[in-house]
Amino acid sequence: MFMKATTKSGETAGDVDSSGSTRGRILDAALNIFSNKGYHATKLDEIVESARTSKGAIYLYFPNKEQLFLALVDQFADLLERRVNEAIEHESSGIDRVRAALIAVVETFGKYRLPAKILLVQAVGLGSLFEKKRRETTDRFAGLIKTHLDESIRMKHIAQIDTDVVSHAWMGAIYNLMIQWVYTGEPTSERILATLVPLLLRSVGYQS
Amino acid sequence: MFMKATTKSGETAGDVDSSGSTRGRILDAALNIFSNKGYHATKLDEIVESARTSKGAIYLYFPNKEQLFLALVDQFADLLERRVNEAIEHESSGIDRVRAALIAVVETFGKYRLPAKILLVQAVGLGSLFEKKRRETTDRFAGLIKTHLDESIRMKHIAQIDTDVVSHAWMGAIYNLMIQWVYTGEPTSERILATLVPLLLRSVGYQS
DNA sequence: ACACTAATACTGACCGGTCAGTATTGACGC
DNA sequence: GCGTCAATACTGACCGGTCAGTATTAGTGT
Repeated sequence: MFMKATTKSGETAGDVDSSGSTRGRILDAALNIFSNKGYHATKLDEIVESARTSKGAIYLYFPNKEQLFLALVDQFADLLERRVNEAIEHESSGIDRVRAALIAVVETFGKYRLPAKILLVQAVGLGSLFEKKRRETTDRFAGLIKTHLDESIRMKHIAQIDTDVVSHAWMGAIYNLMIQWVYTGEPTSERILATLVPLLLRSVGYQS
Repeated sequence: MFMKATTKSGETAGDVDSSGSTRGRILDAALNIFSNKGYHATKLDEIVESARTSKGAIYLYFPNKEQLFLALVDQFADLLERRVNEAIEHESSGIDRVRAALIAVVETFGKYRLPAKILLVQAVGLGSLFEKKRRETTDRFAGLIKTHLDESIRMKHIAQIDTDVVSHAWMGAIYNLMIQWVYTGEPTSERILATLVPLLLRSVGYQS
């Protein structure tokens, strides 16, 4: 999962695997177990076992369980944002950017099932500290969508509309389908893309 | 919160308050605290204190903490389903039923903030047992929407479309806006209704 | 290339607080 | 004087976090 790491520093780099290093093995194991069992049901000893390391080593690299978990959330949120921005750069006009962003999000979720599950499912319903982080992340993307929707309106690609509501509605639609897919493998990523993107664009009155 | 209870039996009745009875006070306190702090952060002793009762009393009415929590989830899911069905009964044709269902869902969430938060937020990311229940509930409503969408297609109110994807996308859109609203109070219920309902209908190619 | 030292990486037994769940006792009606 | 409901006191498993110690690697002088 993820690609090859080059930097050492990157707490929140996004693309770490480094299964070689202890730190990498810990993150890897944590990703697997947290994403399956959730935060509370995951015992540090399980991560220790799966990462073939020791409890002490975990506390060498992370201040506590909470921060280990949040490192995974940040890592993926950063990756996701990077992908979306890359996709957007290649498009110039308003509505094309919106479409490119949508596709990038769906594809990135699709490519990284486990971190997606952590962000979308396991980070929900934990305490207020986690909730803050989750909302931060969600708002980051909702804001991103809103920006490009607003631009599309200015460019008269689509009609005037309450973009606060629309952006959160879109986020929810995407999230929920990805959650569904993370659990059941259905509908497939392609089927989602084929239906969802036109659906969302149509919802703001844009016809392909 | 909720209305007056009449039946005694109803584990999953939906509309219990019964602040008078011990059992009612327990449910009431549990609703408040679970919805604010989440499942794990809520201590039974807090519920005891808030309900002005005793630990023994809780275990008299509920087998364990888990079931107490699930009782709240079921209670609200049942209420929600009842509201939607009532709303649908009064409409005859396909797309009108879809619209009525949407409105009913948003209004019910809007009316019952705390149970909504339990269902939408606090029941997520807990163990597999909770997850099963949550998916059950979600699928129940997605299925309901799908049914009426399919009917609308048969009646040629809207064009052919992948209703599996659409129904889950709609669920997600509604959920996410309600979550947003539950936390921040914004956007208001009316603003959501005014934008969301046309948005969703437009997404399947239906023009008011 | 080898000995010695120092820093760094890692280990895992253990501690201590927490909290779901239970046992016991009490109150009140009938 | 028994059944039902409730209050209080208590138990003990569980698990996040600690830390004294060990292994490993890097650095330096000869």
